[in-house]
Order: sequence, then C-alpha cells, then structure tokens
Amino acid sequence: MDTIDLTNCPICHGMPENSRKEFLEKLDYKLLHVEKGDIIARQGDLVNALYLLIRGSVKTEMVNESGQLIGIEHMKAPRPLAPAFLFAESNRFPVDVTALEPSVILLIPKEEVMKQLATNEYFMRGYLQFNSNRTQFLSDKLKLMSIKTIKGKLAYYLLTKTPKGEASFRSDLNQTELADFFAVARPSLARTLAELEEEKIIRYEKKRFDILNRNALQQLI
Amino acid sequence: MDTIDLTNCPICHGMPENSRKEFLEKLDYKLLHVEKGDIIARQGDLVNALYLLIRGSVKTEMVNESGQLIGIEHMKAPRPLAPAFLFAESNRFPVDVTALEPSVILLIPKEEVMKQLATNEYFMRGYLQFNSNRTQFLSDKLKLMSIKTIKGKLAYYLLTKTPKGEASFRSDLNQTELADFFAVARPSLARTLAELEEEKIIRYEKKRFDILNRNALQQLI
DNA sequence: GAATAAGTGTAACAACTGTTACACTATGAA
DNA sequence: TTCATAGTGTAACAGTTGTTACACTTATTC
Repeated sequence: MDTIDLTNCPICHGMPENSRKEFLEKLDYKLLHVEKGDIIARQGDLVNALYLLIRGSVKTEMVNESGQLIGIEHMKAPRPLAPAFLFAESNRFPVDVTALEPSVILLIPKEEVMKQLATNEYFMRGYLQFNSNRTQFLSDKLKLMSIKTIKGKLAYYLLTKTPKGEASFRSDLNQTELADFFAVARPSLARTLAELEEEKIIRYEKKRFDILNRNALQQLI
Repeated sequence: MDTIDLTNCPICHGMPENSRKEFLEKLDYKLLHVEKGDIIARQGDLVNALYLLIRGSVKTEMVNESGQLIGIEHMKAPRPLAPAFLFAESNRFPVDVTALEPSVILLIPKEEVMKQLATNEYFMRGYLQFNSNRTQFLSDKLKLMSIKTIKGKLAYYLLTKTPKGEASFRSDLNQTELADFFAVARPSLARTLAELEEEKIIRYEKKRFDILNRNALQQLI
C-alpha cells in the first residue's frame, strides 16, 4: 500500500505540513482500493462516512428500478464525494458511484469526522470552509441560472465581476467557455454580444470587456 | 429586553429543551435590535459573526456604486443570514441587508461559533445539518434549473418524486405553485401537461399524477 | 345558496434561444 | 512559411417558452 498524500485535498488545504502528518497517524480511517468498473456506492446506501476520492476518477449515475439511466456526471480526484449527504437529514446516496479507473477512496466514519471537527481546528476550518465555498458556488450558479435572458446573464456577470468604479474587465474565459458557463449555445452568446455592442452598452474584444453604459446593463437584469 | 426563543431556530433544532437553555446562558452573543429601515449589514462588510434573524424580516439588495439596485430578496425570521459567508474564503456580505420591520438579530462571533462547534455536539450537528440541507436544496434546485425544457423538468420531478415501483404521485403543489417551482410561466406548464397527457405518458388531475409510460419520461431528460 | 376568489384549460402571437452551416481570423507547431 | 486547429462572426430557420386574454371550474366565505 502506498502513502497517502493529502496536499491537494480541499479539506486539508489549510493544514500545515506537520499537522497533516499527525492528523493522518491519529485518524481512524479505511482505504478503499477499487478497480475500473467497481461500484463504490449504490443509490440509496446510507452515507455514514466521509468519502474522499484521493486518486483516480469516478462517475455517478442515477438509475431507476428498470435500470435506465437518468443522468451521468464524472468526478476526478482529489475531492470529497457527496460531502453534503454525511450530515443532512436525507443521508443516502442519491446516485450510484462507479470507478472509471483504478482509484483510491479514503473513508472516514461519521463519528470520527465529528471527533476530528471537535478536536482539530485545522480540520474544522477546512471542512467548514470547503462546504461554505461550495454553498457560495451553488448560490452564485443558481442566481445566474435564474436569470432568463442571455443579456441578463451577461449583465449580471459583468456587474458582479467588475470591481467598483472600473469600466473594463478581463475575463478568464473565452467566448466558448463563457457560453458553457452560462449554459447557453455559443452562437447565441455571440449574437447577444454583438447586440450589446450595437447598442453601445459594452465593447468586447478577446476576453476583454469595456463597459460603456453601466445603467443600461442594470436595466437588463 | 425580552427572552430569546430558539425553538424554531433551524440550527438549534435538535437541541433538547434544557440544553438550549444552558447553551444560551453560556453563549457569548450580542442582540441587535433594529427598526424598520435600519441597515443591518452593508455589501462588502466583513462577515465575522453568525447572524441569526430571530424576529422580524429583512430584505437584501445588491447595489452598485451609482446606487442602483440589481436584485432584491425578502427573508423572514427565523433563519440565519448568509451562513455560508462566515467560513468561506470570500467572507464579505454580497448584499445590503435592511430591516423591513422591527427585528431582532442574534450575533455570535465567529470564534464563539467555533468554540461552540468544538464543545457542543448538538450545536455542531445542528450547524452541519443546516448547511448540508441547504447544499442539498441548492443542488437539487440547480439540477432542475439545468434541464432546459419544461417536459424535461417535469419528467425529472416525477421520476425523483415517485417512490420506486409506484405509478402515481400526489404533489403538494398546485399547478401555479409548480410553475413557480420550475420557474416557468403557468400557462406554459399547463400546455406541457396537456401535451404529456395527449401523448399518453401521464395522466394529471388535481395535484395527482399517474405515470403511464415511465420509459418515455426518461427519454425526456 | 350566492357571491367572490382562486385555480385551471386554451389559444394566438411575440420573443428568445438553439441548431446548423459556413466563412473568417488567430494561434501555435512543424 | 505552411498547415492544422481553435476560436469567432454571422445568418436562416426551427423550436420552445412567455405574454396576454378570456372562459370555465372549483373552493371559500358569508
């Protein structure tokens, strides 16, 4: 069995090198080694441990009683699997989890997680921070999705991304990625950008946005 | 000053009556009494305490430097305000928070929250459960919003709400509320329901759904 | 039971987005 | 430079949803 590296584990992120070592030594955990195609958890299984995927990748699928698929998602290490289901009222896996390649999962029993939370401040901070960040991410995403029109999404995006007083903004995403982020078709986004330029509300060129009429942007949300 | 009742506080939900009393006595907190129109927090303010709205109601608004509004939301007691911002990396209020009526907010400093988490198991469970439930709620909502068509939303809704093997489902929501839940216009939902009935995939009458062709539903997602 | 409100079925039309296709530009590798 | 690839601008058309309006049915209240 090989050594465990938690360097990139999102939860242990803030933990100093030496604490991390000590943490692992004292921790009550199990390692789950799986091969490609192995089932890690089944839809409906009780979640009674924290599942940390530390190597490999998995897919999740929702199936119904006739065995038909509803949705699929892929996940890569390192990341926790279903962290919100460990402490929630409905604490059962909502999906099947299957290994896509040889993978390693670190299993920490729920009681041990609670013990660590109570005794290890780094772990507590890391855990809380991870979950909080995730909530923020989901809230943001939801806010964006709840805006119906592409113009509205763009307006919201630009207004929240632009620091106060600044009139221009350089995006990390290219047009194609931005379309994915908004969950719209790429040509539709291009058309909308062209319209906003036509209306002299923004100028757009190569990931760079200039905001020409801030008030008009606000009217669009 | 009046007594504090945490009975309906979502975080203290699982705490037994006597523990709740003791909890409050030992707790380091401040009470914030505000009048209608008072500003409770400003966009950009550091979140360094847990804000529990225990009486009254507030609105949140996002404003920009020119003072124009972007979005508004109303919230009623009891509930925490921005609980995900206390431990997140970006720990500043994303919105202005203003009282809509005379209200009371219980403020627990971040360090005190951490202390309680480490020493009070009920509080820890309550806190984790609340945040986990919220994450689940947001994930569900997001999943639903990410399905583009109304038929798809309905199919997903029915398939997840229907217990295994059952062929009918009684909804808590009427058609109007369901349309809100899906974030679509009510007549659009009615049209979709009529289409699904026409295609003999479901039967619908007064909050009751009968699923006639489950496979067809799955194709719609 | 009558009156009022709430909820539902339906239709015509407008508005917006997705799809598909193609030309063009920028980028980077050989 | 040349070529391949990724990224972008644009257009026509189809498809879905929103809007508005109105008739009708079902609850609720007095």
